[in-house]
Amino acid sequence: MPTGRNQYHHGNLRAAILAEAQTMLSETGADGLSLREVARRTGVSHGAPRRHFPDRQALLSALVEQGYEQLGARIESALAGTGGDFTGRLTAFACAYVDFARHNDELMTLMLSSKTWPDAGHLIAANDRAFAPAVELLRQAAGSGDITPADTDTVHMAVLALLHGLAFVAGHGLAGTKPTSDLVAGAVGALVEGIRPR
Amino acid sequence: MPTGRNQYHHGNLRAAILAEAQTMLSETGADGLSLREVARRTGVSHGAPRRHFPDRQALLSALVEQGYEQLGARIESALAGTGGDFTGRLTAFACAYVDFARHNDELMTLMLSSKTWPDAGHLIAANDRAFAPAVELLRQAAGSGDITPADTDTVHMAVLALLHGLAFVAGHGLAGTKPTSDLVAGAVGALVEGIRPR
DNA sequence: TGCCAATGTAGCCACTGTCAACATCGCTGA
DNA sequence: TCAGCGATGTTGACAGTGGCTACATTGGCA
Repeated sequence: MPTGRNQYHHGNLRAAILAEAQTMLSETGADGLSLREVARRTGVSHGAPRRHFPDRQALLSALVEQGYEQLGARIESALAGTGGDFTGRLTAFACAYVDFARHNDELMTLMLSSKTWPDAGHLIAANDRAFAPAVELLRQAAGSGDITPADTDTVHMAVLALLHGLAFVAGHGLAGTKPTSDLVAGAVGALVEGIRPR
Repeated sequence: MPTGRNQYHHGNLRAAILAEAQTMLSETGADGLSLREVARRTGVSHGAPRRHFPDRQALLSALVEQGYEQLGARIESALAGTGGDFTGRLTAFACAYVDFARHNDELMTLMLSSKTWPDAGHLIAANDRAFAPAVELLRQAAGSGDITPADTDTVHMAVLALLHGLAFVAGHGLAGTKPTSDLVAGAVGALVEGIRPR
């Protein structure tokens, strides 16, 4: 167990690199994320990260996976703390998602762009895990008649597309200073009730 | 006017570089887009692009601006060729947008990520120009009672968020092989009519 | 026609990702 | 207890890249 500094073996270099990389990501974006700079900031030689991340892509993938875990935890706890009707639960989920995007815009951008990477399978699975509670929420709503069950796939697609769009808008500061809850409540309301006057 | 090859002055190097860069972008994505490789493919020395694009960022910005012009043209012609009711026009616009994203995924990704760039002002203006016809469509609909005028900003946000989300999903191949028109019609229908049974 | 600004070339530097050879450490089994 | 071995970190090298400066070539204009 390492207690002092300046020792040959770091102790938990993988975690340290990942943490430093996430900080750098939020500061400079993925483009400015250099393996050598991460190593320097971690106080380790430029070749050290290679033992834990064979190449730059592996580090980015690890960041994305970590991001999905963090997002999944937020979604789960948001839904766990909310009982009640479908709209309320959908709004709670949406708030968690949009809020995460708003506070982790560069990480979110990386997570989204990862869907076309070579090892995407692994990461898409992480995505699915994170969104599982939300998918379950929609499934239940379709079963209980809270949403029109006509074409469940279409409704799922519309809900997720709307939330992704909101998260994007919010993450890029295009929603002004409007609180997340207002932003989400308005958009979710529009989708649930429709934008055509009843 | 250049007629032969191997001449010192290219004639229209800026346009040639831009075209080659857009091709490379669609092949390898923005990360793999190297100034020197673009120069090689264009048959010119590695320093030549500098006269037209001071740095790599300038080339990417030019690509994004070109992209917004292409997208704007598609949207405009889609709306020009469609008369009739609001839902039909909204669907036509959405189809043009989603279809563009589907066929230019890497370019679209670049266009979206550009909103946080240093010279974003310029590019956001290009974005606004491209989407002006759609914004006008929504404004008219609010005026004529086709959509609930309660909170126009909220409705605009919801519509654009939904479409952006759809475009993203479609651009990343997450919508399977479903035709764009079906995808869009379903989602637009869900938003216009609401997902709660009436 | 001679000159000049625009355009393209060539070479340099710092930085990066990747690799291979080597150093150091901690753990394990005899 | 301790030799040795696998895991972990270091060092040096290489090619590719973006950006810069000095120089070459060209076409158009006074």
